[in-house]
Amino acid sequence: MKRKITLKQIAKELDVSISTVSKSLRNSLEIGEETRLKVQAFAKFYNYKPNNIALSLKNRKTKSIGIIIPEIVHYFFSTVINGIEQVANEYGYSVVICVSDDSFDKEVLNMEMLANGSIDGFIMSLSKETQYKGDFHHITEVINQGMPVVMFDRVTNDILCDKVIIDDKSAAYEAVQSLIDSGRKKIALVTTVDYVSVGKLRTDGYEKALLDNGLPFNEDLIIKIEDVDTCEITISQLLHDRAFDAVFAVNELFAVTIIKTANKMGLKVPEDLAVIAFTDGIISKYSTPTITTVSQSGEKMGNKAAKMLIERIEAEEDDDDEEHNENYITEVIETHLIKRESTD
Amino acid sequence: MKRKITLKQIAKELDVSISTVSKSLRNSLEIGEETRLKVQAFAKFYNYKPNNIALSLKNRKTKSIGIIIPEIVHYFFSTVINGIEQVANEYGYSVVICVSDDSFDKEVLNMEMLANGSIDGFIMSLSKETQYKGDFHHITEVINQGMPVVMFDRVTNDILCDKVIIDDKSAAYEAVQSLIDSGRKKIALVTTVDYVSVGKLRTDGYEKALLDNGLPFNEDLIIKIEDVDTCEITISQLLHDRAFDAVFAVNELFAVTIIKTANKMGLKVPEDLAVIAFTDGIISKYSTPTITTVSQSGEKMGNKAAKMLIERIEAEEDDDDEEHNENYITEVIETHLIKRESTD
DNA sequence: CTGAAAGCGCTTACAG
DNA sequence: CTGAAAGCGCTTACAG
Repeated sequence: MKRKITLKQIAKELDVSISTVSKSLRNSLEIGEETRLKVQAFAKFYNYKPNNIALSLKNRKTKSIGIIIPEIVHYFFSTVINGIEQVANEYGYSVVICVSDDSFDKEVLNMEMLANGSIDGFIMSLSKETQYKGDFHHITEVINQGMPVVMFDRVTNDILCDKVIIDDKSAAYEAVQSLIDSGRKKIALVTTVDYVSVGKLRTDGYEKALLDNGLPFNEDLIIKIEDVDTCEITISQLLHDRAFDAVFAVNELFAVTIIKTANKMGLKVPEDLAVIAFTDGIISKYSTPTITTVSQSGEKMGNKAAKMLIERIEAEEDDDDEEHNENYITEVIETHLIKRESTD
Repeated sequence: MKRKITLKQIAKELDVSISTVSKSLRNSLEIGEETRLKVQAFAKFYNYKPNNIALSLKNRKTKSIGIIIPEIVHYFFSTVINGIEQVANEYGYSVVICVSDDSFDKEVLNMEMLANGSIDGFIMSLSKETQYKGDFHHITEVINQGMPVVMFDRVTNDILCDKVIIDDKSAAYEAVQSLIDSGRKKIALVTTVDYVSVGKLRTDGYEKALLDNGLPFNEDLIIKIEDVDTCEITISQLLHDRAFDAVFAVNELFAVTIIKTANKMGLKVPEDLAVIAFTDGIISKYSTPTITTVSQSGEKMGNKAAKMLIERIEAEEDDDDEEHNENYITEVIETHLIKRESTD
């Protein structure tokens, strides 16, 4: 077992200075051709590769980006990571991932850990708890230190930075409108608790669509779910009362649970109950019936976020300590409705 | 925007030496109490945190571990990452993730990128192409440099290192046995191409179960799928001929596709066709009918792999340049059958 | 009790 | 054309 070779060792072997070796390997014309080629051959033979850590320290940049997400075992988020990886790789960056587990403390801890020089910038989506508390000091701090941050999906207006989102409100509007267009009158909304930013926005879109179409907005038809496992009872009760003939679910897990519950009760989807879910994931595609969804391309969001972040990082190299230019932008990714079997 | 404060700046402000600051912050008793407290207070006030990169360079260890996996948008793999994250965090390590996209070249590139000092060790699962080519030089190289590697799931006997696997063969055996026990006689195997190590092992288990039970082993009942999207035809043909009454599918995607195809043809699952899938994922749980699966706890695999790796890393600190102790171990994670609606 | 020096592995402005 | 020196931010053995 031989450790990786260093400049120092090469220099010693070849009886030249470290500077000469370094310059030769970077193909500096300062060095005579003979020496240059000799050094290069030697380095190649011993498979020399510069030490990233040393480079990072010297250059004060690490060529890696930190991702903080609530959960990794979640189709949407892993899709986003994929999108980030793609462009990161393209630009020669690697990707450090930390999971907040929807916990505020973990989010803070992870950010602090990475902010101490390990990465050049963050891409993040807020944990539920962080959104609930409304405490974003850890993010402000990082930004104040001059480290660029791009937020996606679960973002907040309280932080000024680049963002990548979808238009949750209008996407929800569109979904509900399509239910109305197909003749549904009593449309339920199955959603999460309010403090999750995207949940709130989707609720707004739902409400607006109803009102714009002259349909009553009935609080009783809004089901806020904290825990997926216990929602079956609520749902079956409402279904039993024939309280609604269509459902707009704010994620596909809710949607599939509703469909299964309905089936158990002998209701047919979409005949008796039409279902649309937010976020086109793996479940919707393989459920029976397959589920009509609002696509939300995590990959595209990831691509975009990574591009924005890397541009920021590399722009800062120039105007270094100058005034931070704060023309932050919020990129809105297109969504569209993917019609499947759960609607007619 | 003020950059993070450094020891140097603190030293200057307080008019002491850098050494004194460093020692004070590490609470060295070498330093007089008065100075120590003064420095600590100052550092706390300015929220000093040591620069990780500098520490890494100094200590020649980064406290981060590299993960190389074929795909991230894949329930099983994200589950493993989750498991790794958990124990990594516990031990103060962070996690750098690279996706090989099942490409040999990307796998090599990613490993080289991380091996140049960025991480202390690897946890990896081989890409399909790597398994196909049987070229593992990049892994040998990394190991020869003294960097510990733990492989999981898609492993190879050609590399000596720690491994975490499940007993694919006996798990497959058990699954097929349970189909036989419930009276099935013509059991098809739907699997991937042979060079994927786990696919091969599962096939072996399938064959053994048949033979042990005196059932004919019929090549025609083995369907090797390269591309999920085009397998429907093959499957429907075989179903049409009533060639089999049960299926053991080597992953849940195959299983759900088979069920959907059967349903379309008017066949009932499990009455006309019993289905068991390998790998308990999200689809099996939400498919209709729900699918009986062989559980394969990715989280546990991740936990174990991370523990093994970190132990290796921290053990090496002691016997540093000494002889590499090569008592590598292969950990076998328990699996069990989760009975659901697709079998009777 | 405090600090100067060497060093982790590299780069680059500056001398010679 | 080559090399010594300074520096990135830290730690620690060694002097004083």
